[in-house]
This record gives sequence, C-alpha cells and structure tokens, in this order.
Amino acid sequence: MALEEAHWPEELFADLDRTSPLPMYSQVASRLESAIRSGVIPAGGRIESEMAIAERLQISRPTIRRAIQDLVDKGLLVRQRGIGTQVVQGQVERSVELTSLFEDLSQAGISATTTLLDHEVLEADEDVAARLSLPAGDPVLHIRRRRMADGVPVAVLDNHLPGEFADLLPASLEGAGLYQLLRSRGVGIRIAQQRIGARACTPDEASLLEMEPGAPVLTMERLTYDHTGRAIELGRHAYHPDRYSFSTTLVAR
Amino acid sequence: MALEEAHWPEELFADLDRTSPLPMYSQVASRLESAIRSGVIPAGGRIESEMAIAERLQISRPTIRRAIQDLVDKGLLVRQRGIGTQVVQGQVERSVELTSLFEDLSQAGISATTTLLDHEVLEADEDVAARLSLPAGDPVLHIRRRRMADGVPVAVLDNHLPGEFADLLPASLEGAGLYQLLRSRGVGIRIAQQRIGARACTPDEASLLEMEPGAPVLTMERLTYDHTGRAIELGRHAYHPDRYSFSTTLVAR
DNA sequence: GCAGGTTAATTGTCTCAACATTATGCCCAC
DNA sequence: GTGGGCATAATGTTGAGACAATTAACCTGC
Repeated sequence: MALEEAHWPEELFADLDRTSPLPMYSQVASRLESAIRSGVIPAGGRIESEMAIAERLQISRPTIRRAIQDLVDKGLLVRQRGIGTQVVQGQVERSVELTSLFEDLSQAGISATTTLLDHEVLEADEDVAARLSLPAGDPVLHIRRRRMADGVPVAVLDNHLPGEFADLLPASLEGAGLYQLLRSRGVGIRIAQQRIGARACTPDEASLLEMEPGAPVLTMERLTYDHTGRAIELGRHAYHPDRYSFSTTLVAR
Repeated sequence: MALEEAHWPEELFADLDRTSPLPMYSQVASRLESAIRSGVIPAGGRIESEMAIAERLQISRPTIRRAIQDLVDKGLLVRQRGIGTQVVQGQVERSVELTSLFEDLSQAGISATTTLLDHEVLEADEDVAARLSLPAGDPVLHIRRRRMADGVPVAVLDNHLPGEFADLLPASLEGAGLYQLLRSRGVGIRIAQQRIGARACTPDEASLLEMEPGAPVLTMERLTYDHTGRAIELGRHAYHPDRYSFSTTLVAR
C-alpha cells in the first residue's frame, strides 16, 4: 500500500453507544473527525477501508459509509474508487454553518453583545413581501441591531420577519441570538440562502462600526427557511471586514 | 392532507434509463429538480412520499432517498419525520459550486476573457509553502490574471500552484480556465476551502478593475485539493463588487 | 367541547446482500 | 525489460427488509 497504513488507537471508538439517541453514524463520524483534527489520523494519510471499519466496530457498511460521507461533505476526506479514502492535506477549517452571528461568536468563545437600534412592525413593501413569500402590505417585524464582540463592533444586522414574530420582545432580542429565540418557540431552522458581497459603508454604518465613511464593508443578504419550507427571515447584514469573514468548504458533487 | 396533493405529469420520469452510466439516483434527482424549478412541482407544496415514488418508478426506497437527499442538500426540499417532504417556498438560486470563475461566467452565458499579467516559477516562501503543504523553497508556479466578462473587468486572480504545474503555458492560461486545464491533465478537483472577505483595493487593482483607488473589493482566498487529497492551488482573488458576489445555500445538518 | 389514547402516514436508522466500476499490483510470456 | 492479462482491493450503486421515531388525524369517553 503506497500510503501509510492506519494504526488507530484502541480508544478511538471505545465509547460508541448503541443505546444512545444520537445515531451511530453520527457518533462514528464524530470520532473520526476528532481523530483527524487532533492528528491521531494524520493529514494526507489513508484511513481504513469501509469494510475494515465495519468489521472492527461490528456495524454495517452502509452505516460506516454514511459517517464517512459526512466527513467528505465537510471537506476533511476524499474518496477514490478502487483506492480508498484519504485525509486531505493540511488543516481544514470548520465551515460556517447555519447559525446566527451570535452563535458563531459564542461558540468561538467570544463575548457577544447586541444593541437593538430599531424594532417596529411595518407593512411589508413589495420587495420584502416577495422575498418572504407574503402578500404586500402584510405586517412584518423589522429589527436592526449592532453586534459587538469583546466590546468591539462587528456588524450591523437588519432583519425582516413575518408578522407572526411581531411579539419578539426588544429585551429578548438584546439578550439572545435571533435563531435561539426562534428555536425556542418551535421554529426549526433548516435552510439559508446567502449572497455575499462588498460595498462602501453608509455614514450610519461607518458610525456604528467605527469606520471611515466610505470604507469597505462585507455584506451578506440571507433568506432563511424553516422545517416546513416557509421563509422566516430576511436579513441584510454589514460586517466590519477586519473583524469578520466567511469560511466555506466546497465539495465537488 | 393539509397541503396540496402531488399530481405529477406522466412524463416527469418518462425517460429514466436503467442502462445509463448516470446513476439512477442522479437521474431521479435531476427530474425532480427540473420539475421544482419549472413550477411543475409548486414551491411550498408537498412531494409524494418516498414509498409512493419508489412504487411509481419501481425503484428501491434507499435509491429514492438518495435522490431526495441531494435536493435537500441543495436547499430545494425540506423533510419532516411523520409529515413528508416539502418544496421550499420561493425561488431557490443555484449555489456557487466548485468551479472556476471562468466556468461560472461561461455557464452563465457570459463571454469570459483573460489577460495573463504574471507567469513565473518561484521558490515558495514559507506562507505559500505551508498553505500548499510543500517544503519552503520548493518551486511553485505563480500566475496573476485579470478576468473580463463581456468586456468589463471583473476580477484580479493571483494563484500559486505546486511546481509540477510549472509547465502550464501562458497561452493555455489565457485561452481556458485554470480548472479546465488541470482536469485535462488528470487532476480531479474535489474540495475547496474558501475565506470570503472585503478590503480596500490596492492602486494596482484599482487600475485593473477600473475602480477608484481605495474602493471596496470583495476578496476570496481559496485552497483547493485534488482527488488524492493534495493541495493543488492557492488562490487569492479580488472581485469588483458591483459585478460579482457569492451565492451559497446553507443546509442545517 | 375537550383531552387522551390509538392509529396511520411518513421519514430516519440500521442491517444484510449482491453486483458494478475503478485502480493497482502481480505474474507470465515474449 | 516490457506489455498484457488477471486478480485483488476498495468504493459506488442498488435492492430488500425491519424497526424506530415523529407527527397528525381520528375516535371515544367524559
């Protein structure tokens, strides 16, 4: 075998739990990811074959394949028919997932705080209505916030939500991330379509983000759908580009 | 059933071909996607159950599930245990896939042309070497290009590739996209890690992109891996933000 | 009219199995 | 020494099946 054979430590899969509510494929994927990120399974190396892992764990091959596929989707592994599965060279960053900025920052151990600048119920104009798949004139909640990270302004967030969310309280919006609040009322956040661009900041944004007027901001327009396929949020965000960027991993289909 | 029952035209799956080299799950996914994008399967509507589609097509349920999963991954469908599978409301854009800008533009029917500004073989500095997982000092090909779309400058592209690609000819690089050239020599492009940001353009970029000095550019740094997991390209791109943005779809895991 | 239990529909997970395709390495004949 | 054929290893595709979990609708008793 041209590449280094895997010698995996006994404890790599020691705590797999068939009685866990967490599916087995997810547990296996998680263990493999940890081993890759920690270097236990070296970058550039080949991992054991699907059959070998299935035999080692006494788990079916389709379940192992499902675990490996998750890591392929994350850009950590590549597979080749007839050869095997390899770990990508170098260190792979974690991609942006479907979370709010608040969650991103909290997960990165950064203290995130929010100032609510605007909170009003409006009649949706035609553009907002079209984006949210609502009739024009329907009520929507419009909020505008500034997000700080460790005391430094990072983003200005402008969001429209359908009228059913009009009862989101200002205090709630300052104390938690928007997606947390939505989840806590039973909304399953499933899909977000994003368009990422750049432009010069407005005078208002310059002031809020402590930038020179006309300086570049990174922008992101996002339309989010829930578990029933309904549009639940239209967001237009402006980020200070020295303090925020988007990481993504693309995997060829 | 609360939502509209599917009444699918006979011809939706008329030309599925069991003898095709294209896998059946891919054919089914493709037909469903076309039907969704054309409105034959309406936005917001529910699709037939997995079992119903499997019976209709005399194809196994795992194969149908694989097809549906592809559309879920594209952000077109959402599934709910106990309820069924729904089409997302509104029109879903196609996400950026793992292609070069040249391919993006060509696929959008835009005439893309390239001017090669720099083409040199260098010894990799420590940063480039680290990113490409090469020893410092190893030869790398450095190219810099300006990409025009329909006669208008869109991007300045700065790329480093490992020394084995040093024989890529200037004429080739102007006549075709980088990824086309790589594929034509057997490189399977599989994964790209991207970091998207913004900054002020440099004087040189201002000139090349016909912008005011200091105006915002959209930036993208990309590290691309091939089918063996090796790093094959480090790209640093600057885009005119009025002429280019990134669309992505995030799907909750 | 409402609440609780039951049933049905549907997706989610896992198992087992077979065959296809690709890639590589080995062996043998020339 | 080289080329072609064959075998092996590994992933890719498809099928069949069983059971679990979730959700909604329906029915019954109060």
